[in-house]
Amino acid sequence: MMDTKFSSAIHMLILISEAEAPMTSEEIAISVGTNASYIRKVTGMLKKKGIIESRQGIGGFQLIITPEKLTLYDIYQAISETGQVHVFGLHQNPNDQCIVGRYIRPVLTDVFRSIEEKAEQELKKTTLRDCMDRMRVEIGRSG
Amino acid sequence: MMDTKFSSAIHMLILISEAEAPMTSEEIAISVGTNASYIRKVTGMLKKKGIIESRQGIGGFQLIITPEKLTLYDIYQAISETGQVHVFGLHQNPNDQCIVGRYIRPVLTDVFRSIEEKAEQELKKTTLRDCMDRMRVEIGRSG
DNA sequence: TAAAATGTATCTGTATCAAATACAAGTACA
DNA sequence: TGTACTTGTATTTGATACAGATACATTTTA
Repeated sequence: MMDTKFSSAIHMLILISEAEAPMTSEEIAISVGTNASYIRKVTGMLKKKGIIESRQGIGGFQLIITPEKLTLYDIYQAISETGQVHVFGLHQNPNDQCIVGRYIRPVLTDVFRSIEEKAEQELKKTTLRDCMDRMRVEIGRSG
Repeated sequence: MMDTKFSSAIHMLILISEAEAPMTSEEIAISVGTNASYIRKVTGMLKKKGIIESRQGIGGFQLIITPEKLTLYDIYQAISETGQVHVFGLHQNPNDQCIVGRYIRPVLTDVFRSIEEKAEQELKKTTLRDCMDRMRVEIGRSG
């Protein structure tokens, strides 16, 4: 199963940002198409990174960072374990007795990282506002 | 479990490219640190894309494309299902009744795709020869 | 004919993810 | 005060993906 927390997080943040009245985790869950527990798991991560705030017993979540300053990289860091975009897995047991086996991991670590950094740079360039603007365009298209 | 076929494939191709005598899937497996069946599963994919060739009953695999012309993108396309770098999963059941739920998927599909394309561009720029060269540098450093 | 190799299919163990459930803790309001 | 509602958090379950393992047909060479 592919991790969809990032996608869900962006969805939630747009909701939180645009909703007129505060939305509960249950209401957010209905829009995202999942359950309230999952929503709270993700809001917990976003809260830990200082992206949103909330309080026990009180319904609703508030954005702390404005959509213009909140980048997709910030969001990605919040919901991922290492904070780094990690696309290409390394095989775990190359044989040290073989010259290729001995050096393949450091080589691929570097090669992969430099590629993944390009993706990170793009995430840093894209803000939540950009996503919201694109959505308006999409809505405009469809009527 | 993270997919490591890409990493393994590069390892195998360097071996195939640099070995003096033809290597069997069993010998390759020892260097990669896995089993011969897995190697043959990956070589099967590389063969389908015209990157290497082999024949039943005969030991060994040959590169068809020179390392200078073989890009990591070619290799990635061979071992991945869709041929596209796919990093960010989309959540599956956003609610159409909600305006955000209705438009989030096309928006994120576009946003994610443009980011993933940057990674693909980098893969296209990097050749197997580049990896082999980096390995030589690494070997030089260590003695 | 026998040995060795690739090609291919299948099953198993393990890890990861979301769904589901449950419950403690905090708040608002009658 | 107490009841209903909410967030926070932990745990279990089911589904899916991946590599490991095994088996065997097919092909080639000696």
